[in-house]
Amino acid sequence: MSLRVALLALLAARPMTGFDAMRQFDASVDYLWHAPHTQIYPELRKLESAGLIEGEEVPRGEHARKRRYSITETGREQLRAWVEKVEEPRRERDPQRLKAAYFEWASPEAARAQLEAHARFYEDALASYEKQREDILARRVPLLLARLERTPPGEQEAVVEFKAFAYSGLIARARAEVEWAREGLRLLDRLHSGRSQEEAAEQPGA
Amino acid sequence: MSLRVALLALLAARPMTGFDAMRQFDASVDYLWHAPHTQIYPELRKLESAGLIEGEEVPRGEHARKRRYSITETGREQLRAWVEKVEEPRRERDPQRLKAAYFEWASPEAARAQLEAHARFYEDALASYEKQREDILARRVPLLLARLERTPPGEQEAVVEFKAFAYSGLIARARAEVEWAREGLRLLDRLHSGRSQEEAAEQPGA
DNA sequence: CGAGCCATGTAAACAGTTACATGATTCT
DNA sequence: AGAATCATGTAACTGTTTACATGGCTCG
Repeated sequence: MSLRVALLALLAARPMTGFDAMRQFDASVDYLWHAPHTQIYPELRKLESAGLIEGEEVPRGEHARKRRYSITETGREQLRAWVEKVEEPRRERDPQRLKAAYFEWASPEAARAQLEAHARFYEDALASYEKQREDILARRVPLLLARLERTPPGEQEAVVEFKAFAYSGLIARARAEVEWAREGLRLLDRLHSGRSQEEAAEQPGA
Repeated sequence: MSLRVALLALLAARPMTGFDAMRQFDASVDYLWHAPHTQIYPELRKLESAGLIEGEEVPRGEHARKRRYSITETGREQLRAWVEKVEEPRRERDPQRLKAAYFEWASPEAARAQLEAHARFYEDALASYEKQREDILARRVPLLLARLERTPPGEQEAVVEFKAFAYSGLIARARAEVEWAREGLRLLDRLHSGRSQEEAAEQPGA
């Protein structure tokens, strides 16, 4: 369901091909949603046959074509309807926390490596999010500019602020993740040094 | 893949039926993973035919039976292998942030209601997580006690600490979510009062 | 002319949700 | 006797991942 609206939202900013949408999802830019091309192309065809978007063949070089899609008025209505509808957040599955809860089955090295990977991943993500948020606020993001061109001046600030707000959420989350991983590394140090002390106590003088 | 290990991890604490596993997932207790019974029962049968768990028919009243599963040594090895293997965190899909990024398509009331639902949800979750974490540290959780009975004394502290650590992560996340929703509500106030001021400026004296 | 990018596809498998269904047991 | 709980299932559908595949365009 959300892939549908993620695509509609992209196309509300500007017309684009499936490939463009894929890059928006893939590239450093769009952390709100992502999908592989094998999911995007069929979904765009479905959206077109449902009348939410319109496709147009565009020539590319001599022999090739590509299909550029634009959102229709029906599509915009659907997008509005989706945003307007309040959805209860749902319990999520959390593989990271699940694994951490069972670290006693792992070697200390594996647990450490896992937490280091966790910290690294979210440190990188954090840097991207912060950069993206600044670029949004400075109106330096091409897709955002395209969107603003289709927005009455009085509403432009809100458009920018909402996007920045979404990234604030990602940033807060990433910070919490990094903190959590570091807390875990300290815990491993503590448990490990505790073990060493016990072993030392059993063999005093060794 | 993770449902598999979530079930193995539960059965490593104590033997149980599919129904018991369902309650662990459903009840206020287990926020690390969840699944409906329609997913649990077939998965248990698969795990059994793969030799990772063993089922045993247990009578229930006069005419009924239930099937209680226990983890096998092979199952424990698989569990160890899963925990031991370092997995890169993956980009997640984030429907809440996605919607927030497009709040300009919503009425202020809908945006507000969405954020209030968000705050409420994570406030409740936060309270559950904090309670659960305390119960874990106080060794007041039945499933944890069952697990500790099967654990050598020297490793019991680590078992408890890792579980509490997992809940720390959930707590940090929930706090960040509540903060984010409140930041959003302040933003709506700000944008809305800004709009009202503009309107007032256009019709001075009205 | 070859490498890297642009552009789009099929198909199988896996994971998760939702609707429908059944029947015994226990408690009031 | 009826309600709540225990216990387990099938089936259709939706969403996501992964593997396999093809071919033109652009630049050096």
